[in-house]
Amino acid sequence: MRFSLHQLRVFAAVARLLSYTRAAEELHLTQPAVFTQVKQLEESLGQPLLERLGKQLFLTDAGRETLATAHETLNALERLEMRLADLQGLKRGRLRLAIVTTAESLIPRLLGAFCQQYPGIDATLTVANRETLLSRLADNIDDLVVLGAPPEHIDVVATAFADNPLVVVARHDHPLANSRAIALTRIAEESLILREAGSGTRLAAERLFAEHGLEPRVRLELGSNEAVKQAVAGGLGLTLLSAHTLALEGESGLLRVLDVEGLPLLRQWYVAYLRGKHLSVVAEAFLDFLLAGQRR
Amino acid sequence: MRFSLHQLRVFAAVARLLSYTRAAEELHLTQPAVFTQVKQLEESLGQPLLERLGKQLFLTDAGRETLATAHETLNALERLEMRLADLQGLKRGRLRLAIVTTAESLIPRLLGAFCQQYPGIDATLTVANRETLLSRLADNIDDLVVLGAPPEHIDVVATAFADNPLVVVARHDHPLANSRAIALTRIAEESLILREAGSGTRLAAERLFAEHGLEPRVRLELGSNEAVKQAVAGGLGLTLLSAHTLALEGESGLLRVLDVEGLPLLRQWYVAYLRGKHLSVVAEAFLDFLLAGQRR
DNA sequence: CTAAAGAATAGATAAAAATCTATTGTTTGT
DNA sequence: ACAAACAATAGATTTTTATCTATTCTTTAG
Repeated sequence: MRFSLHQLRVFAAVARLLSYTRAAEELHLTQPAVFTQVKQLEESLGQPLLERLGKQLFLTDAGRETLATAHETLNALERLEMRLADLQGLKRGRLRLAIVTTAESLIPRLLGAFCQQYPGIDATLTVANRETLLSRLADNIDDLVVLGAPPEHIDVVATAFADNPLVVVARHDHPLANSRAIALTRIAEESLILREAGSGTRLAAERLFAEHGLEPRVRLELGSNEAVKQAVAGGLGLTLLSAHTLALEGESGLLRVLDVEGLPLLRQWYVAYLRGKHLSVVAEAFLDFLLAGQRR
Repeated sequence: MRFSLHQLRVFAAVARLLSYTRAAEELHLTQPAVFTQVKQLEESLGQPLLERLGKQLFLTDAGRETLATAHETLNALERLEMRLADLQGLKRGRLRLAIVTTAESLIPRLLGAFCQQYPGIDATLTVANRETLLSRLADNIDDLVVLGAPPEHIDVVATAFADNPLVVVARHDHPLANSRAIALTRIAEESLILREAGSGTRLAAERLFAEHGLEPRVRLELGSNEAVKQAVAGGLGLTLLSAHTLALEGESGLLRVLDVEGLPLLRQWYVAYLRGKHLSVVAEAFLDFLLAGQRR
């Protein structure tokens, strides 16, 4: 396959106009230039593509086959260029997003709004715990990662983009439900229900207690936020979790946010990516979208 | 679209191996050579196709799109080369054949045998009268043309390849049906039914009579051989036609070949093409097939 | 922290490709 | 028979391209 795209293009023009001279005009070349290109293509392919009988040019069988393939090929490449342009212009593209479980109540709504704004863009959302996410981050599997605290052992660019208040939650009929300004010490005495080790919420909770020299009793360790809420609703104890997680429950539900001293703990949501990674236009746009939301 | 097929090929190798160095080995090039090719492709396309994070190479979205198109394109061109090779090897191809109406009873059988021998080859058979055929010949519409006498005003290569005996036919109960050695003069006195002017049979008949100084009465002038036979069968007169035309009727039918002095007139079938035309491999093969048949 | 491996860049050079002008062939219509 | 129109060839020239060697940069594994 010793021929060039240029030769295919020139040949296509000649085949369409059935004239070297007219093709030359169209391509802003001289007639010999066009002739040579076609000739070389013929030599590469090992057989004539055009034949002249008298003044008239005709395509040979091989010429017809070649013309068809030339069109196919040139069109495919043109379509590629359009797709790439679209990719850059946010008209098309894919966003691979990975988030910690806790962010499940915050991100999907934002992502929905984003996709509505850019209808050509498909999104893949992976939900996992912090540990899994960090290893995905290191493996460059996702465009962007959302978590409750910046990674520590990976070199990333992490930007806070939303508040992530951490609150203590109890069932509505819990003895502390109507107390005011509860001391953290008091909470540490209660049965606590928390996410598994390796989760961001667990990390944050442990850090909070440690800062006050406390070591709470973790009665239950559960693998999902929903499970934790169910356990609290079942009266098994208190929990510390992201206020966003309660969004759907509202005032009316079984659960109550306790008024604990020093809470809500003002944490932030972070969006992160590997330092040096070249963000796709789509990822860039979603990042901007998140940061713009911060100002709302 | 300023990039080359070579760049696509190199890029495909790099994308597959996810390594410039290994791609370079595979392509028997140096690593910088490979690197520059991909770099230039990226520049042509206006965005990076590969990104490096640490030691690992990754395809970008644009890279994935480009790789898909590169495969599509390179495969299409490879298939083209195979098709062209087949074309030359008689494994595939098209034969455009045009024949005079009179040859309708001879050629299709030959063409059938030919197509059976070369199963990949499709044939188009056009049946027309001599006049139409000559203009098609001049316009280079068909690969080969079969007629009862070589064209006179067109520069062609015409080769005889089969006998084409011309006979006088009457209905079985015609007064002359059982006569022997009938004089041509006698025939000229009968009502004659002939094909239209411009047809080969008509031309041959007129020439035959003219050679003997005769001017026969053409009572009926019909547009097809079938019509002529029907008219003869209807008892409307005699006709002069190619013996092949009677092949299907045989001895059992209504029609009889008269024993006329100097007949059957030994004419020939000719296959012709424009001088200088480059015959396709298929046409060449069919020509050989016809000429080989002559010796059987 | 160092060595190894691979990627990226620079600069030089050799090869090839594309194009041009000029000219010659060939066919057709007048 | 001639002119016009187009195709085909020749030869020269210019530009582009592909490639190489040498080197530097970057990351990772030990």
